[in-house]
Amino acid sequence: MARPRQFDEKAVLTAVRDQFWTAGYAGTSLDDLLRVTGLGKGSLYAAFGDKRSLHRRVLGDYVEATHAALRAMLTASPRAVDGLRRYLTAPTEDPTGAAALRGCFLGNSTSEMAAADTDMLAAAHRAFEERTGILAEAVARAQHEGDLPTGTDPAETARAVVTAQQGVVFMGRTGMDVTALRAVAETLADRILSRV
Amino acid sequence: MARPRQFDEKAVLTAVRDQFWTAGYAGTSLDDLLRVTGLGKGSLYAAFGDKRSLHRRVLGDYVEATHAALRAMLTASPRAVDGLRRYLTAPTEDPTGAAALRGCFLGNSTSEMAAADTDMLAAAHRAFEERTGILAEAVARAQHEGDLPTGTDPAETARAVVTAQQGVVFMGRTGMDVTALRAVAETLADRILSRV
DNA sequence: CCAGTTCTTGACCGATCGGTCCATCATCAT
DNA sequence: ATGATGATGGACCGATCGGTCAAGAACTGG
Repeated sequence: MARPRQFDEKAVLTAVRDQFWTAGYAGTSLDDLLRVTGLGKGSLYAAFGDKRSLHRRVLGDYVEATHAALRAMLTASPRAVDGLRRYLTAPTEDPTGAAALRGCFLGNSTSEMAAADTDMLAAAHRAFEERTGILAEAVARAQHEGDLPTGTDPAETARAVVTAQQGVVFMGRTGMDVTALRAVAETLADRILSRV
Repeated sequence: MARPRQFDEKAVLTAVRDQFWTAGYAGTSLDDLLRVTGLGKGSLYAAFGDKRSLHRRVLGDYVEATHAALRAMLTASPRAVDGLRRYLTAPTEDPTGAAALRGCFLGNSTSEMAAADTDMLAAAHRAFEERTGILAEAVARAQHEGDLPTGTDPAETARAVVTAQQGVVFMGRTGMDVTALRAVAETLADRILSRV
């Protein structure tokens, strides 16, 4: 039919995501995107549209992937409460602190753009509601397994978990020492996921 | 001697801070700053230096002011534990949610700039260490007052409090419903500031 | 081989960016 | 009144911004 694409779409999207992730939306120029992808302007625009669309795309992929991973981790845990605890401490798993400094792509994008971009705000809202839903299922399971008190609404506990986790992620971005951060994450896990 | 300044420095700095606060650093142009301050380029540059210096200045003022306010609030509370709880729920005090959406100027700046700007990273690190120190004093007081268990390191509890509070602030930025957010903040306060 | 189609490259666009500079103006000490 | 001094406003700068477009390259179906 016609000339085939000379780039690997998945690799390009990963490179774009990483660029947005580390430098932010406003902080990455089109030239940055061309550099990290190796593409020309025309190719990038024909394939993905403008800068904003590209960001929307990679952020959507990111949310989808992380939620799938979260679901997998939660169901893989023999006890749901262990999965929830792991979710809270995950940001501190890289001992170098590099991952902690980088933060969460969704969180970074929300912080930067949600106040001025209603689409981004809506996307963030949706994503975190979904994440809360995923966690709430695990909380319900943990209740059934006798690891969490049954009196409270699972969604309420789930919201406390996401909130605490985003707090941990944020403190990582302030350059807080990783071992101290891990201790904080574990303290929060102990408090939020206690049997009483 | 010479022509005196025709602007109120404090008003100018407040306007600049609010602009950076709501639109972010990269998201505010010099023209934005001229617009909100009413100054000309020459005046702004002569008085405060370049854009980055101006940001550093207003952020420094902000940190100083908020830490003074925090100290005041903590010492004003008859029981230290009430002050700590208030700190956690403060981001949800505006029922319209506007304040929650706006977030924290220091937090926003950190999120946007710390990864790429080592000065910002160092400033954020310093600021949050100071904030932890302030809270740790209140935690120690609460321990003496019998409202918190004495076994744990005050600094450790203080770190958990800042982390949780920043989580609350962040969730506010995602557009989470304010009453739900308040409930989360209170849940976290209950868990972190419990007598056991 | 050719026609048709898509992809690629990079020149080019107007707008805006942060920042400099200077002519002019207002004030105060003399 | 006048000269020295600092504030002011805006013209101006080169660089870079995001985005468009056209000419040509690379491929496939005939």
